[in-house]
Amino acid sequence: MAAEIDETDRLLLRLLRADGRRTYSEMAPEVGLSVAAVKRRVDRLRDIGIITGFTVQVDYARLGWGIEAFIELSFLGSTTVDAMVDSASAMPEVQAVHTIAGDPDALVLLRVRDIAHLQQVIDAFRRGGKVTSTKTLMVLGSWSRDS
Amino acid sequence: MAAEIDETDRLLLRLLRADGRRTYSEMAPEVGLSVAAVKRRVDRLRDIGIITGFTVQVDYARLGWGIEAFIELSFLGSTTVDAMVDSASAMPEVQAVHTIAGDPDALVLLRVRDIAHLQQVIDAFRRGGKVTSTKTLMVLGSWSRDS
DNA sequence: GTTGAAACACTGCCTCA
DNA sequence: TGAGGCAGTGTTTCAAC
Repeated sequence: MAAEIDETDRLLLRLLRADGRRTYSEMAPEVGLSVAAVKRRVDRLRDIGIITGFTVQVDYARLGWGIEAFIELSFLGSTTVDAMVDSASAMPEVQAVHTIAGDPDALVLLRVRDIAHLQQVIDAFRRGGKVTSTKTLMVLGSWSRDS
Repeated sequence: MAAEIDETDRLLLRLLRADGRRTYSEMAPEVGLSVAAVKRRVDRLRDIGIITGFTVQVDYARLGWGIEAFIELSFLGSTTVDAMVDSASAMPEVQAVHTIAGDPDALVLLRVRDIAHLQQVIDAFRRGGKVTSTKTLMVLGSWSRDS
């Protein structure tokens, strides 16, 4: 688990972050190594758990999920962290759940079709019984490193 | 721009979300098409802007960036949305900036090495002059759809 | 780092509705 | 006309050494 990472590894991660489908032969000249050496480094980054996977980036607004919102949730004092994540992640509109130290207890990222849909998801949380308060933060726009 | 998406496209997106490096030959039997047809569909999803890119998923904790935190920022009334994003995204610790309708004005995702580093980033925001208040939400754990 | 074999990506052409 | 299948070529991956 002693993750020993050098500058070449960091450069490879940066290249893959910008384009996860970049080929080894494309990256090799950029880092000054042979194709096989690049593959071995990327394989190693996967093996030691620094690279956890690859994924596609999707413009959900074009798929009809036009609204993004964060919801701050507070739970009953008896609720465990696992129970918070379980109840939130069960809804298909929930994209991510972050448990928080302090107040609120969790920050949930939602993607919904429209305002009525948003209302419906918030109601579902409140009806769950364990949530004691919600605060909705509607996202106007997002910037993300790389992407 | 009339993004007409059918069930096969949705399935391909789901497969690529779980593994963005999945090969066309691997996906072809799963959707019941030929390899070339799958490639043409994925190319089309990129062309019409539904697929915006591919990226690698990294475990930043193993890279020494052990702490994740959200910061809610309120800005002076005269600050434009672009100025908020510009000032936040200039810091390397900032991973994402979401501008918000209402209060606060922005929600910023940070990754820092330790608490001292977090303190330092928060101070940088406050010293910027345009931020009128901050609230820090320290992340204990995160769940993300797929990933 | 180099090499060779197998898998894969890509393109043009043909078919079908 | 638009989408899919097939087949040939070039590239990439992968596991030797």
